[in-house]
Amino acid sequence: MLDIKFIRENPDKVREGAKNKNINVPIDEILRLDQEHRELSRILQELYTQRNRAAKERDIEGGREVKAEVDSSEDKLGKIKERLDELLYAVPNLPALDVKIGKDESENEIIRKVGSPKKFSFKVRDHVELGELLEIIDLERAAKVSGTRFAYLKNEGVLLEFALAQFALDSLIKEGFIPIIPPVLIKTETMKKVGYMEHGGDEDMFHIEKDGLTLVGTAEHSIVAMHQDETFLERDLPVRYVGFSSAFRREAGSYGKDTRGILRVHQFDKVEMVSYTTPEKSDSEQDYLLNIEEKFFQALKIPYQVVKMCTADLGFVQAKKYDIEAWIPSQEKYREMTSASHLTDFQARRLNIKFLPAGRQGQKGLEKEFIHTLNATGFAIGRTLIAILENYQEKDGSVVVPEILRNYVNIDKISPKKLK
RNA sequence: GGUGGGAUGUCCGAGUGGUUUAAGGAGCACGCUUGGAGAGCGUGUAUGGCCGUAAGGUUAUCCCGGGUUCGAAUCCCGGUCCCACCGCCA
Repeated sequence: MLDIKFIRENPDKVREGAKNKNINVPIDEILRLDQEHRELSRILQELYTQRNRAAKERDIEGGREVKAEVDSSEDKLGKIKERLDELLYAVPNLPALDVKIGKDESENEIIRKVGSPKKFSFKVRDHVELGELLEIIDLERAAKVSGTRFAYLKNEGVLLEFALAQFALDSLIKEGFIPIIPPVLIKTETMKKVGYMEHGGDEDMFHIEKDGLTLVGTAEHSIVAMHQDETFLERDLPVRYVGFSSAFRREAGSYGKDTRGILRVHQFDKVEMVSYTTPEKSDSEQDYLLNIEEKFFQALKIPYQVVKMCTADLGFVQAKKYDIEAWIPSQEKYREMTSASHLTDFQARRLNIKFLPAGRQGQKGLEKEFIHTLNATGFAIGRTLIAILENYQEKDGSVVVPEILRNYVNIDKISPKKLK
């Protein structure tokens, strides 16, 4: 969430930033409630002073009188606070200054293209066809058992999946990332703090109401929340994690969109990067994370483009976001593979994650500051599989294994089983 | 799922209704002392809010949320987490 002081002093900036994200924010009500809240707090504090004095002097009569006032003021303040918090939690993070103001995703900026789409001398198959032919993706049986938007991965599909995970993990551990496998179920209350429940966000998640738990949509959710209510020392920053987990999404509101195959499914595995940094270093950290993502696609030798989101395509929590889109031959389009997001101190404020600036440790009057959090996709494995299958396909439907993964899967090529 | 025990400041730990706006100890910081270090002595040592230029004042917070009371770390109710044992279990 945003600092209430910032909102108080810059109501127009907040209104504008939210509007550019196509989110309506009742700024006037927030300011009014904030004002009321502060006045009433002051009065209540005064009453507390009286109460404490009466208690100390054993002035039972006087205390009784104050008590009545205290009770009614507390009730009133409680209601104001509740409403104010609700509204504050619904204020989105503001877009960074260098983010283009746009109406919708069509105004996203393509920053660069790397590699050029391969020309095929035959009619390409899409990943669904290839998956069936190679017997590595089974959608029909998944539909029978779990419903639409689920998949069984089999045979070499499984090997590729683990190869991608292992390749990403190896690379990132070398970079000093701490490997981690997080819980995929987190308290619904925690999910709210992470910032993904507002403005219909809860519709995108699977909730287990009986237990008050929610399935994570990405490892970011459980990894960022890990350091809730903690303070880092500046000298320990940046702290970087690489997580591996399944990710779950309801995909409500995407009916009829990408219904074919495993591009958009309810469950997929993902390698995810999370960084905690100081405010000074968060911008370069985002570039660093994006650079890693690019290196991965370069290593796979798959053509891609980097897209910078305009304000309208930024999520509730993001200040700035880049996507990598890989070339998908069957669609003759670039499709989203990864994203690298900068959340400033927005998440940290909700989760109360701070750092102690260098040189202030152990000093009187030290000031802790909110940390900056960033997250980026290592591999969204399902989608990366699509990109590999389609870009590496041959005329007979077999698929060449990208060189970089061969050490992990121990085969050079996946061939159609029926032709064997 | 059952039974019992527990959660207090940076840490250890005392504290079952009113000089506890939390004893004592350790650690840490600063000062004195010292040739230097240690020991010793002294001072300081949580976070958020509000008032104040500041010094400072005030308030809330003893796991969290309610309640009782003039007054709650302390009593009552609900919850969370930790520990032990029992049951079940990959």
